[in-house]
Amino acid sequence: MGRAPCCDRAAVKRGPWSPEEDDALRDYMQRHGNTGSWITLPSKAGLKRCGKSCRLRWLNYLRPDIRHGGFTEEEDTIIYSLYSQLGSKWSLIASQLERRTDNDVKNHWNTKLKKRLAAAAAAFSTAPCRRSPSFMPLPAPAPAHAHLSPLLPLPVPTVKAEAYTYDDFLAPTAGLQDPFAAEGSSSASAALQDTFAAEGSSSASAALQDTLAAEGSTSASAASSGSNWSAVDNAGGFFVDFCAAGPDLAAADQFLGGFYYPLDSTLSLV
DNA sequence: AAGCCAGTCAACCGCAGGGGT
DNA sequence: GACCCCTGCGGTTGACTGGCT
Repeated sequence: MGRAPCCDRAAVKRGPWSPEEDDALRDYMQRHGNTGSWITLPSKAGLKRCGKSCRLRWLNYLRPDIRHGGFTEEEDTIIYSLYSQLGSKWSLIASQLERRTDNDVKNHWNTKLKKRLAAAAAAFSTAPCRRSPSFMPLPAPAPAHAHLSPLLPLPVPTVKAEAYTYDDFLAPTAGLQDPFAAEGSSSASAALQDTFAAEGSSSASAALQDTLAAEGSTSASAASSGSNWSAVDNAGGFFVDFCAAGPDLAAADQFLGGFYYPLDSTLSLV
């Protein structure tokens, strides 16, 4: 036995809203607001609609303070970032975007961003990592280093206080060893060392420090020990194209695609 | 011109959870 | 604490549209 429907389906109209219905709902909301309940609103507004339908129509479409479509690159970046942390918490994600509805964000993700991410992931999994582009399309300027993008001053809230683990991120580790070997490096760590050495940095941590210094940042004591990412602290976050597992980058045989990680105090890859 | 197909997005459905009694 | 009502949320559906054959 399921839950009883919230309204008599035979007595209410369903499907697309007519301009007349929109006018009636808009007029009612502008004159009275929704001071009562959504359930009783339809009869008061003279609508043969379910209360839930009225609520949805108002919140997602008729409300004057919302925008439709035309998502900017910056909004896309924020959505990617928040989705990587929160999953499909669309209302939470939408709340971080000015004048966007959860339904709009969800549709945008399902119709555009998800496909773009899948395409990027496919390209990423087949190309040698040192040549792969950022895992996500970004409006960021060209990074000082090939593997470490500059800080992005995005208004991304921190939602997780404890240490991060590999499981918190998409970790396309499978099949990555072969590309390294194909390029003449014995492992991911070797490839890292090769690449950083070629760029004049002794290690990934040094490269990160170089990048942060170039950005004029003083907050990043990032991996200052030269051995671990867990010491990273800054405000805002940054891209990590290479992440080491374990106490030393030399032992890094794991790899993560470039994601924007908003950091509160620590990023600990365990 | 007609049919097919993929993409988009408004709308629906059912569940979870909060608040009141 | 138990129950009921209502709201909010996320997954899904289906109508519509434009491009392609």
